[in-house]
Parts: sequence; C-alpha cells; structure tokens
Amino acid sequence: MSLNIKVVAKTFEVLETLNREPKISLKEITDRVAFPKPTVFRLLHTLQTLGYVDQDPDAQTFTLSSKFISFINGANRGSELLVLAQPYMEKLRNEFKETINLAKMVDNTPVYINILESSHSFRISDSIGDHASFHSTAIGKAIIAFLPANKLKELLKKYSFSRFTKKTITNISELEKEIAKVKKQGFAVDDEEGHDGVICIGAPIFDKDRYAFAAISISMPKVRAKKIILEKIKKELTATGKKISEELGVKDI
Amino acid sequence: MSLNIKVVAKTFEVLETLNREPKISLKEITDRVAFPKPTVFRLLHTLQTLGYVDQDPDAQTFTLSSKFISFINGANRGSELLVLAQPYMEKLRNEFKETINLAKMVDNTPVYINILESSHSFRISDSIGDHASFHSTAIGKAIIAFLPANKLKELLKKYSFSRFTKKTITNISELEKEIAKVKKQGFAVDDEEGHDGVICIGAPIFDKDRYAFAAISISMPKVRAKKIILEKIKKELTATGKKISEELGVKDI
DNA sequence: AAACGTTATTCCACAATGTGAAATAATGTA
DNA sequence: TACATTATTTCACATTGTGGAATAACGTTT
Repeated sequence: MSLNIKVVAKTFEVLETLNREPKISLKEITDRVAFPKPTVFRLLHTLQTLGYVDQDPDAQTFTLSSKFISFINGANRGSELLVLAQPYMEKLRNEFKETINLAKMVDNTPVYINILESSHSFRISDSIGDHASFHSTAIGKAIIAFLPANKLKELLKKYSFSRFTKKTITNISELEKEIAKVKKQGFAVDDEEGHDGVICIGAPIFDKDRYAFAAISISMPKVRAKKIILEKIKKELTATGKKISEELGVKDI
Repeated sequence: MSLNIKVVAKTFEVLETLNREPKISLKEITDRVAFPKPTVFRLLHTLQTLGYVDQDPDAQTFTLSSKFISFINGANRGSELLVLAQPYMEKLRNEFKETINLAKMVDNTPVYINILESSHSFRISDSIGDHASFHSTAIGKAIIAFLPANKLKELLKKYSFSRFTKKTITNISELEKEIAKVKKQGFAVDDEEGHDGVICIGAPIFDKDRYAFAAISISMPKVRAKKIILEKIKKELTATGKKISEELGVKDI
C-alpha cells in the first residue's frame, strides 16, 4: 500500500529531469513531469532548501548542486564491481599506457563509473557519469551482445542511431551483424566509429545469470594501435572481464 | 507552512547516512537518523524500488546505487565554476604536467569536483567527490584563509585534526598562524602535511562578496618540485584563481 | 507608462498519504 | 529448542502534502 512513498518518486523525477537538462525553469520542468505546478514548486523549494538544487537568481533557472558530487563517494565505496575492478584496471593501464574505462548498465544505458586515463599526452577520454552509446562504443557493444534476448530486442526497438563518423553503424541490421560477431569473438571493437582516429576494445562483465551488466574497455589513438599490441589487448581485456566476473561470483565462464 | 516537504528531507537524511557509511543495515541506519524503524524501512523500500539504493540480499545491507553516478553529469554541466575552470585547469596541467585539482565548499567541507591527473607515471591523486581537509591540504587552506571571520570561527570550533605525517598541523593556534600566512601570500602550501613526499600549492576562488568558496591546487611529488618551478607555479596558480573569480563575476581582485 | 502575456508564488479546504506504535515474522545465535 | 535481534506488516489516525484557483511578479510590446 503505502510502502512506496509517492513524494519521493516525484522528487527523483524532478531531479532526473534536471539531470537531463540542467538550467531549466519551473515552467519547463512542469512541462516535462506529470504533476501540477505548485507541486513542482514545492519540490524544488524543498530541494533548494536542502542544498541539492541551485537556483540561478537572474535566470530563475534550476540545476543539480555539487552536493550530488559527494554522493559519488558512497556509491563508489559500496560498489563491489568498482572496488573489485580497480586493480585490474590499473594493471591494464600500466601495461598498455592507454585509457581504461569501466561502464555499468544503469536504467538500460551504459554509464561510465570509472576511467583511468592514459599517461600519454595525446589522450581521448569520456568523463565518469557519461552515457555510452550501444552502437558506437566498444563498451556498449560488449554489453548488448551479451544481454538476454528479450531485453536486447526491447532496447533496440526504440534505439536511435546518431552518426559520429563515416564508419558509425547507423541501422539495426548492421548492428545485429556486429552483435553476432562480438558474441563469437568474446570482445567488441570500435574502429573509428565514435571518433575519427580512435580505436577501442571492450569486453563484457557477467552477472550470475551469465548476462553482461557491465564492461571494461580500452581507448587509444589508432596511430598507436599496432597489430601485435591490439591482439594482446583483445586477449587480456577479455580475460580480465572474465576474471572480474568470476570474482563477482560467476563460476566457470 | 507546507513549503518544505518533510519526507524529502528524511529521504536525503537516509541517503546521506548511506553515503557516509555504505553497506549498513536498516537497524544501523535507524540508529543514526532520528525517525522510527517503519519510516526508515519505507524510505529504503521506496529508494530501492526507484533504483537509487541497492540491497545486498545476503548481508541485508544497503548502498547508494550507481544511479547517483549519472547525476554527476547534470551537476557538472550546471556548474558554472566547473565549466569555466576547465580550460584553465587544462592549461595548468599541460604546462606543469602535474595533477590539478578543483574543490568547492559543500556543506562546510571542500569537495573535489574536478581533477586532471598528472601525465607522469608517478602520480598521487584523490578522487572526484572526496572531501579535502582544512588543515592538511593546500586546497583546504586556500579556502579557509579567505572565509568570513565568523564562518571560519564556527568551522574551527568543532574541527578535529587528524595527523597524516609528522609535518601535519595538529592544533588551532598553529593553523591560525598558517592561515595568516596564506592570507598574506595569497596562496597556500602543503609541504608533506598530508602525504610524505608530496607538495601542493593551492589558490582561492572568490565569490561576489570576495570570500573564497572554492580553490584550485596542484599536487606533485616533492622530488620534482624545483624551487624555480615552484615559484612559477605559485604565481600562475594565484593568477588563475583570480582570473576564474573574475570570470565568475568578481571584479577588481 | 499602460496593457498584455507569461511565469512564479501563495492560499487554503480537503482527503489522501504518510505515520509509527504495536504485533508478527524472519533471521541468526547460544 | 529457546532466545535475541532485526526485518516486515498491520492499521487506526491526523498530519502532511495536494492542486485548483487566485494573486503577484516579471518581461515584453505598443
């Protein structure tokens, strides 16, 4: 009955709206959520008083406050995956000197939860908290290739393909071919599909049911990606994905 | 009257408790917050349903979920300070090849909101979301030295000094002397007070009232900190702090 | 500077929603 | 098997949150 508090759900709807589009007004928020203006007003007022939302006094516009940055701490320390993957990620970075990414499915979208940057001066990297796309990143492909069939289907149904480079996959049939390939190989490749001159290799991390719920990847400029190194990376990344899965409690992968 | 929704405040009390101590049980949370067990139970249940809290089914223990990591996105994009400081931070890192930190006061504690890591292999760095102490970091000192007198007093009243190295400042009178020095210089130094072998320089960022609400700092191994470089860093960091403040709308510093 | 449109804020009567003491179930421990 | 301890459910109650409508505060146009 009253086990789920409705105001709390409303609160987070407002916060998520604010996360999607920072710096919007009360009116704009109200247009996006389903409840009346005074309700949104009250929620924003409360969040502001508590310090979770900042208001630009001139533009009368709202934003998530830096207080949310503090929550990273607890979320990280509580994340078994993140804690467990850390040493593996460090090992990979030290070995290849390139950027290592860890992403996890959050609300049906891969979100970067950790990034160890390349020590090279020429680096390309996303930020923690960023979303990864399924069709243009190795980390995204590594995840969807090992999703339950029905979940994959559902995801692809309402998926829109933005083009980033001329190599970007932009339709379902191509992506499905790619998924089959990833499944067979055990790892995913993004060869200049997200950014020109950048190649990424990604490997899945499995849950108890043997479905991917996360992935690790390495990003590097293509000019540094010699064939022999690339082969080594593919092998080690896949092995690391398996090891992390095992440590998380998945046996015999 | 009902402008501030009480359930929302309670919700965030639970979340903050969970942030401070990840992996605690219903009982433990109830002990730390002021409201009865069924209320906490309901809040946790709701947060779990919404996906903001994860429960370890074995240990019956709760944690903030990775969903909070997504909020970084909106909080960052909405942060004028962060967006504005980014190019300055990049310039400093490119010039000195050392780790550049940006921290902001959140609930009377400096919180790292951005960190650009050194390109050197020997790197020492905190994580975004971490708290910085006032007495053992350059970034913390740079902030407290330029706080309103009454706020500073209040902060120091209930401040506890943990010792990290033999150079750590561990009492108020020493810290007050240090603060006076920082005020005079315009920048702060942490000379192996937080970590042995690590030196940091920090400079304040001011709000419209000319009080510090944030700071930038550079961290480096002492072995790389030649006197001439250090002098250059002090000058440039302080100048950068001023420039960022100006861009934020503070005139004539 | 007046009139208009738009968006933010306040009001308030109402009942739905959240409350929490107490009872019960589930779990772990001796 | 009995005993603690902690998690969950129940339920009668009123506090708390609700939202339509009114008002205020802007911003823009004429």
